[in-house]
Amino acid sequence: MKTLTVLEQADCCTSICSPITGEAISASDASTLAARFKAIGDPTRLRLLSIVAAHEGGESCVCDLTAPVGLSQPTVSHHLKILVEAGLLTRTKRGTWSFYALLPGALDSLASVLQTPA
Amino acid sequence: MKTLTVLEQADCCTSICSPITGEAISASDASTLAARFKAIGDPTRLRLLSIVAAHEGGESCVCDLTAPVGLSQPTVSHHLKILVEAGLLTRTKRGTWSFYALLPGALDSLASVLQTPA
DNA sequence: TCCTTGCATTGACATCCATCAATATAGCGG
DNA sequence: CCGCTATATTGATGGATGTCAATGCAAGGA
Repeated sequence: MKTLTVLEQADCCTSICSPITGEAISASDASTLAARFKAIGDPTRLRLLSIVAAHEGGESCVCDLTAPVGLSQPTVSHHLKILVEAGLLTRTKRGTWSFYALLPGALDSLASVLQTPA
Repeated sequence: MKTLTVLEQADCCTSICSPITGEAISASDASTLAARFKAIGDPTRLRLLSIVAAHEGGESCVCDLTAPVGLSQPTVSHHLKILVEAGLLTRTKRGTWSFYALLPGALDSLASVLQTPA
């Protein structure tokens, strides 16, 4: 039996979309959702996400991100990896550079979970 | 100089509302937001939030919450305290019971931060 | 006044996490 | 082939976190 990763769940559109306030969610849904909220539950990762999204062309390489957040390159790479594994960022290698960009719809999917039905 | 708590920021409507994808957010805004996402970045707390919201009357006491999440009463009280301090739940004491309810608008405020402008 | 009930707090413990220095890897230019 | 650059990985470490047992505390009933 194959175990789906968070990323695969994200782009096969089987992610949870209905608001958590409508009906009590299951334990497994809670784990899936909590993992994503945990990824953005860190100031550095939230800033990285914001900087990448606001950057020209919607993508940034690691060397553009270390200075704004004021952390070492390994630490920034570590946070970016977490965001990719959470299904929020994509990584594209071009030459020696790694470009990170928002995974379209990922944040909106999380937003819809938090919105109250009415 | 008075330091605002997360709860006060929440109901005085000075909380961050503009999407993080529009412009790169500041370090302090990132800390404020990350603290709230961190609060819902735990499966148990996400379930508690959902159960409280879905419960009849929109509120629940601790004794109604321990069984559904399958954890000890001190642990549940601990998580509820974190959710209150994050400005997501309110606590009302009536007799020996403590009733927890969603703080209106709190989750929607977080949702608006994640939504892409267009 | 005593006992019971519901909840909060404390203390302890195992685990997880953010961070950095050091090192490894991979691509490119000379 | 040799360095240089950009990034990823490893190992270590201090601090944060989730959990429970034990205890404290307040309200209500006998």
